Amino acid sequence: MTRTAIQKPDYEAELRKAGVRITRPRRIIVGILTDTEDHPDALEIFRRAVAIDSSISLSTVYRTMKLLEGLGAIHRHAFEGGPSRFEQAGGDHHDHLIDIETGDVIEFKSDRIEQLQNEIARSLGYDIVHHRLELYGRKCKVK
Amino acid sequence: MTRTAIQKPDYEAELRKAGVRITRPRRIIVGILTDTEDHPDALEIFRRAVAIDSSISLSTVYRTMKLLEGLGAIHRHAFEGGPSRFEQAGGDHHDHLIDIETGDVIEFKSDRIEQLQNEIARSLGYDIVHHRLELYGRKCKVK
DNA sequence: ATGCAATTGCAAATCGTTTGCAATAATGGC
DNA sequence: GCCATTATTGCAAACGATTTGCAATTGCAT
Repeated sequence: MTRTAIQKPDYEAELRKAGVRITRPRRIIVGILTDTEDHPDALEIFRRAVAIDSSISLSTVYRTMKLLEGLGAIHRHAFEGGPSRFEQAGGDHHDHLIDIETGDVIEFKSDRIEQLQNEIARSLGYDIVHHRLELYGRKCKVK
Repeated sequence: MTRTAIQKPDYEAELRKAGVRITRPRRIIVGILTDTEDHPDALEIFRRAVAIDSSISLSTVYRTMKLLEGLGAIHRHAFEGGPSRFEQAGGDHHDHLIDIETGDVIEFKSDRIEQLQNEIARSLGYDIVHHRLELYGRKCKVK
């Protein structure tokens, strides 16, 4: 278990702070995000939302994700192949290991790697704005 | 300069070995790849190809890239936002630093990071099949 | 040269995502 | 609480990157 999620973000407060309206679709969507442990894509969020209110549209899911992303309330990950998958922001920074068999995402963190990345960028004359480190692998037999 | 390109791959030989036909479009496309130092996308390769033979189609560029990728002759990179960009395989493994201002790609390599990645994956019970490490940054003023 | 299968160009289809628009609903002022 | 105004919605159509079906063309072994 590398779960980092501890404090559930108060999305409604963030929305209010951003000066946007708290609508029924938004309430439902952030409700789903709040108690999500995995990294669902827009379609999956849409499915869960429709189960609550069948009138919600996929467009609204996309729009809401973009809004929340803009507020920094969620992170978007474009793992290989598939559609974007989302994760609540707020936990501390981490990278991802993707199980290529199941699509499962495992979070991990390595200060050492971060540090090396910074050294490398600096030696090339760059400041890192952000980075992407994804390991794609499969469960190994031998423990 | 972190250019690793030394030995130009003989794409035609690779195609022949793969038992596929050496057609005029393919000859032109691999010709372009052969003397390419950057990481062009399909459209850019198409443009360069059309300059040589205006009858070449974008579909053929895509088909050829997929073919070469399947042969392991080129690598495909899906950097943030944009379309896939290609690079000849054959040089030794490296990761990428993308200049978010210009789109320029700088190659780098860190055995230390690779090693740490393996340790992390292993500790999580996984074997790494492949990975993706991309640094997105901008040139820094202070040297 | 000849024939057949591989390959092409084109247009239409696909996938994930975004957008224009008219209809609807959330909020601030009363 | 009611209204007006304005943001937000659902829908369908547009989107960009890439893939595909198909009939026409081409490479290549004979």
